Amino acid sequence: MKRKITLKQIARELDVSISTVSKALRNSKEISEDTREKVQAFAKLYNYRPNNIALSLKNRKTKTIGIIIPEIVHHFFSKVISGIELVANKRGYNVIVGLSNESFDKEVINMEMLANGSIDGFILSIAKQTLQQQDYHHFSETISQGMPIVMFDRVVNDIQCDKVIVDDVQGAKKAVNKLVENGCKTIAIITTKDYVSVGKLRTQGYLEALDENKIHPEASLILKVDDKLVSEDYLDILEREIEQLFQTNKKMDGIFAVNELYAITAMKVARKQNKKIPDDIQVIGFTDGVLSKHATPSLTTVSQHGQKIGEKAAELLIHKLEHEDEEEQFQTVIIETELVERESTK
Amino acid sequence: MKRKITLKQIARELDVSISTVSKALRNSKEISEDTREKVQAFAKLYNYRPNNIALSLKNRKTKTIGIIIPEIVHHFFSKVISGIELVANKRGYNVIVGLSNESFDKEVINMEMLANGSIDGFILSIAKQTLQQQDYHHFSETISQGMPIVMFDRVVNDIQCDKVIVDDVQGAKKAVNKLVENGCKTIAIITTKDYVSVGKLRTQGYLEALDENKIHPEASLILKVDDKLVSEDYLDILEREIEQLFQTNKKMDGIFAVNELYAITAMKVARKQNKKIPDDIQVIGFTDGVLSKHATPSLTTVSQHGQKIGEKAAELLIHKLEHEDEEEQFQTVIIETELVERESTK
DNA sequence: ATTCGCAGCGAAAACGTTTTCGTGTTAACA
DNA sequence: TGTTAACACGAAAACGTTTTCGCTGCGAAT
Repeated sequence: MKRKITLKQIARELDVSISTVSKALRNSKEISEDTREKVQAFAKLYNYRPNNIALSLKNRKTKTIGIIIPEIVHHFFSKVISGIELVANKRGYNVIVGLSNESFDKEVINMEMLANGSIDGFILSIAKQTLQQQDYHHFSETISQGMPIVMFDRVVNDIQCDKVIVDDVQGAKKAVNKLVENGCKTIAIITTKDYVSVGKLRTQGYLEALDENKIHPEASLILKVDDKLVSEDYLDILEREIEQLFQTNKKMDGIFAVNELYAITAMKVARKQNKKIPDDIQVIGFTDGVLSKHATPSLTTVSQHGQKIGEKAAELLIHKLEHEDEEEQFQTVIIETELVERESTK
Repeated sequence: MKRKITLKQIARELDVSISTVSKALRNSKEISEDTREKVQAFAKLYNYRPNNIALSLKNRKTKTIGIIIPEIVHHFFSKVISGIELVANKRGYNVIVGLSNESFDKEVINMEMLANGSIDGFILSIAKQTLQQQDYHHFSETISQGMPIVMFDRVVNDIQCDKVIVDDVQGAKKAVNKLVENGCKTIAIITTKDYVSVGKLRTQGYLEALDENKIHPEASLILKVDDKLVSEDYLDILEREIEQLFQTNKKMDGIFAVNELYAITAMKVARKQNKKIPDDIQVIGFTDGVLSKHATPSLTTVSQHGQKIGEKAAELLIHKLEHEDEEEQFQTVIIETELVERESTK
């Protein structure tokens, strides 16, 4: 079990100084060709690689990006990571992941763990609990210490930083418009309580689309699910609420759900009630995950392009890291949504 | 944009030496109560946190675990990460993720990037391409340099290290036995080509279970899908091969699929052929993902407990890291599978 | 013979810690 | 008064790099 070899050891073996070895390996013209070859051969033989930690300390750069997300077992977030990792690696960066589990405390702790030198900057999506408490001091402190942050998806206006978001309003409008085009007259929305910004925005898009199509919105067609309950019987409760929705709205012929799970569950309920999809009722979801693609019938969704979001976020962060001299100015990039049509719509 | 404060700056401000500051913050008895309080107050005021990189360099430990997996957009792998992260964080470790994308080269590069000081040890699952080429030099080199590795799920016998696996053979037997119990007479398997170890093992379990139940295996009932094709029309091809399976085996009344996707697709094909699930034909999958839970009918599967695998792997690695003195000996932990019964079986 | 320039190399500082080993001051003791 | 012990603190090394600067020796130019 030989430890990794260092410059010092090479220097000792070859009876030259550490500086000479370092320069020889970097092909400095200061070193004679003789010595250079000798050193390089020796280094190659012992498979020398510069120690990253020492480099990080010296350069005060770690070439590592910290990601904080609410959970990783989630198609959208893992897509985003995948995108971040892609461009990060291409530009010589590593990626270190922290999970907040939607908890404020874990978000803070995780950020503190990473902020002390381990990384050069953050890419993050805010935990639900943080959004509720509206306590963002950990973000502003991090930024004021000179560590850039890029937020994606779940962002907040109070913090000055780069952001990558999806046009939720527009995406929702695309979905509802599609339903209208396809002849739906009574369109429901299954959404979340308002403190989740994306739920709120998608609801807004739904209302705007109805308005533009001169359809009068009805309270009974708007189902706001409390997504705080993550218990075992969450699914049951969800299903029952949706059944209720069907009961009170017999003429309902279109459903827009703000996520995959709600949409899938709606289809399940529809089937139970012997409604044919898409003939009797059409369904559109949001977020293009595995469920949408493999459900039967497969689900028409508004795709958010998670991978692209990750790529863009990484680009923004790396740009900021490598152009610190430029004057601070923050941008908010909007990734276009796309309506992916499948079998759940006509 | 004030940079993070260091010991040196505190020392200068308070007109004491760096060592004094360091000791004062660690509550050394060497330092007078007066000075201690003064230093601690100042440090608190400026929110001092020791620089992780400097600590890593000094201690030659990073308190960071490197994970290399084939892909992250995959329920099983993200579950595993989630498990690793859970116990790692609890024990003060961070987690840094590299993706191999099933490619040998990316696996090697990623490991090299991390092995030069960035991490203390690896937890990994081997890329398909690596398994095919059977080139494992990067693993043995890493290990011989004193960096411990824990492999999970896709492991290989040639390498001496801790391993966490699922009892694939046993899991497959559970599934097939269940089908037999439920009255199935003609049971097919949809599996992968043999170089994927898990596919091979699950096939073996299938055969063993048949044998134990005195059922004669038939070649036409064994469908080996080539999972190298990851193209757009992958799903189409898969579907057609499964249709073929149905055609040639009219009496087939049970299907065991080695993953979720194959199982879901089998159910889709069954529905097309107007076979009722589970009345005409029963289906069991492997890996407990989102698809299984939310499919209609929901899918009976052999759950692998990805989270537990991750937790166990992290425990093994951290133990090895913190007990380097103990004599080397490697264990292979087997995580029990569990048959989760849902609607696709009687 | 003196100066100059240059090639080739080494010493040392710096990044931010922790820790070992002094060192000076004061109080207590014989 | 001289010795010792306790106390409070600082200097320096070490982790592994990179880089600046200085030094040495030698051939060429004056």
